[in-house]
Amino acid sequence: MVTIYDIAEHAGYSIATVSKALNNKKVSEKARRKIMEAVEELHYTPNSSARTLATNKSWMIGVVFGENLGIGIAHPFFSQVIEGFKKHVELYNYDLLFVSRHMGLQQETYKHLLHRGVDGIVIIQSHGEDEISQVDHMIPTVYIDRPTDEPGTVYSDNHAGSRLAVNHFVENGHTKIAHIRGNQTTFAGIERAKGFEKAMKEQGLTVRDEYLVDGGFYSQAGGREAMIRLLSLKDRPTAVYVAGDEMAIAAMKVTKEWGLRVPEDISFIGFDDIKIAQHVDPALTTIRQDKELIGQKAAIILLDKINSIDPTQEVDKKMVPVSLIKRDSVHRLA
Amino acid sequence: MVTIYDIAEHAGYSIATVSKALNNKKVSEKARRKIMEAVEELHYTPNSSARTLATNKSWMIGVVFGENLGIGIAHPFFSQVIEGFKKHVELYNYDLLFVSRHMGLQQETYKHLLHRGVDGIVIIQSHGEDEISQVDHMIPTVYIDRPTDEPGTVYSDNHAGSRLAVNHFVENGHTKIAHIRGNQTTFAGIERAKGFEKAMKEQGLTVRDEYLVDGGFYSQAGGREAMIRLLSLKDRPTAVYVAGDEMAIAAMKVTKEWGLRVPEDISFIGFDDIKIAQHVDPALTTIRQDKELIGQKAAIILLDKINSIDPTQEVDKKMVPVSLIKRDSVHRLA
DNA sequence: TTGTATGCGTTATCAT
DNA sequence: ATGATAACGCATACAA
Repeated sequence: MVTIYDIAEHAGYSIATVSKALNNKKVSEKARRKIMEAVEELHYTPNSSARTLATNKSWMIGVVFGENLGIGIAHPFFSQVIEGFKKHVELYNYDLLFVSRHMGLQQETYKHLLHRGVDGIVIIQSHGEDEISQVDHMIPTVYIDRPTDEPGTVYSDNHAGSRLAVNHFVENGHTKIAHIRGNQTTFAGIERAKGFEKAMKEQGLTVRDEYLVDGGFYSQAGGREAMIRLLSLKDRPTAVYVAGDEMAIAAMKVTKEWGLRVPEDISFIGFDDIKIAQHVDPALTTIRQDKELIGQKAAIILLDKINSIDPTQEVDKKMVPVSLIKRDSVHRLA
Repeated sequence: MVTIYDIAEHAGYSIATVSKALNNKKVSEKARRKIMEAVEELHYTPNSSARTLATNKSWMIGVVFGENLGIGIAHPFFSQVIEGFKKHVELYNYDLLFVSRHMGLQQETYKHLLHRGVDGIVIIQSHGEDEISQVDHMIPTVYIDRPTDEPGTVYSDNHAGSRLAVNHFVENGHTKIAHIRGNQTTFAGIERAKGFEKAMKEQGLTVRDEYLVDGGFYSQAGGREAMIRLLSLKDRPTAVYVAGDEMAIAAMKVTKEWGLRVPEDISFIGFDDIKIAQHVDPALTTIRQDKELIGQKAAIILLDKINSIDPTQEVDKKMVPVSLIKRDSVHRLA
């Protein structure tokens, strides 16, 4: 391996001068030129471990996935958020380190991140349990979709999303509206359910107990289960607001299997706007999360933290807006 | 930061003994116990940069994405392959480093990986141009979907896939079979097209020039374009084998837009079996790539290379089998 | 078994 | 402007 010693010798300067030249500090033009020549000739590449050791700065950001589907990076929502995150931090020359899960033990994961010396951590997880405890955080951290008031968390405006959904149903003449909730230990699940009940109240509608069913962790299996419970009711709803697209798609599917028409008999609105949503039949009307923006916002907040820029000024921007994507899964009642 | 010096002092041993204990080398039981106690008490975490510097081993594997869609990690095929890869290397305590693209300049990317001191590299890219030149590879590398005979590349059995598709069409009475090719600078695109022509020949069928159209880089836009060319023909094919699911989905869509029925008027078979495939209408019959296995196989090969295990014994296993997933997009001709 | 000393490649302090 | 040297945290050859 070629080091700064080789460069120093080859260029006729000391390693101190070489280091300075390499880091754009003050050196003579002549020195800079000769050193750069040597760098080219010897194909010198700096060693990041040595640099990290000396500067205590790794230029790496640790990524922690916590999802219950077991699909990790391939998660339809998370992957897009992370891509948005990555695109932004790349601009500042950070690389992303995806660490192994350590058997799901978050505390171990954090230790590992500490071991790696990452400059920051982004945590994106659907479930609320077994989290890294706040106290231990010596490393700047940003969360996606997690309940906390401190700056350092980014999430969609779930309440607005629920209101958008309910209002859209109401505008189309629906009153018998059900909600398939996300698991009620997850932040998103809780907030969307809360928002649903609030929006219903605003519309002067009552939400019946049997119209509130739990779909679990946003999987198709969970959505199917939940929908079956709804379909088994004597008095079925005419509209179902589902806390996640995957669940919504499964719900539509089982509804059709039961011989009912979608959306004529039962209308659906999902949440997320994952890519599949536009391809199912009927195309799913849904609340779109701006995944790119969520990722980018998280990146901005984290970078601010890393650079000790007070992020409180950004605190009100941590919630990113959602939008209603109208497609074909909502029927207008006569 | 707490170092082995602190542990040494606290436990009453030298740093050498501490280091040995930490690395499970021979030390007395008593020493090990006292040292581990100190580790617990002081919350010691080893510094990976220092270790990497001393051992010249980073326990990181660099990941290089090269895709033309601009969606990076969110790529429906790549993300699943990488997840399979990750699951396997995790078992051996490797972390994954996603490096920034450096403006698409692969040579720069490689330098960056060198700078990072990764133990190995996995390259997964759809296009053939602007690759890292083989010569420079001091770092063990494995490719996904790339043409080379040397051990160190993994890809699906594209020829078999094409044969599966053609035969399935033929079994259902089709003879006027077209092929929407992937870009002909990509390995997958080339191989699937070759396989198609070969399979057609085997079936005693001729492939007409106008039934061979290019869909570009596997995007929906490209698939749509290509299909329009097919639809514009006086004598349309009754079956279309499409080199990628995304393209196939767009092709089906535009076919329906033209007022034709799928699959009654035109049948389709795709390639990949991405998640969306089962949700489109009609559900897409396709050639499934075993993404998980591709990732795992790549991981095994790379790990072998890293550990200097001669991978030639594995060379015949570098091609992973594909399978025909029958769904609803192929019509049986009377 | 345990300890001493040195090296890994870089940055940074302090002289010159 | 440039250079000698210590420091970063750890592993290891060699001594003891």
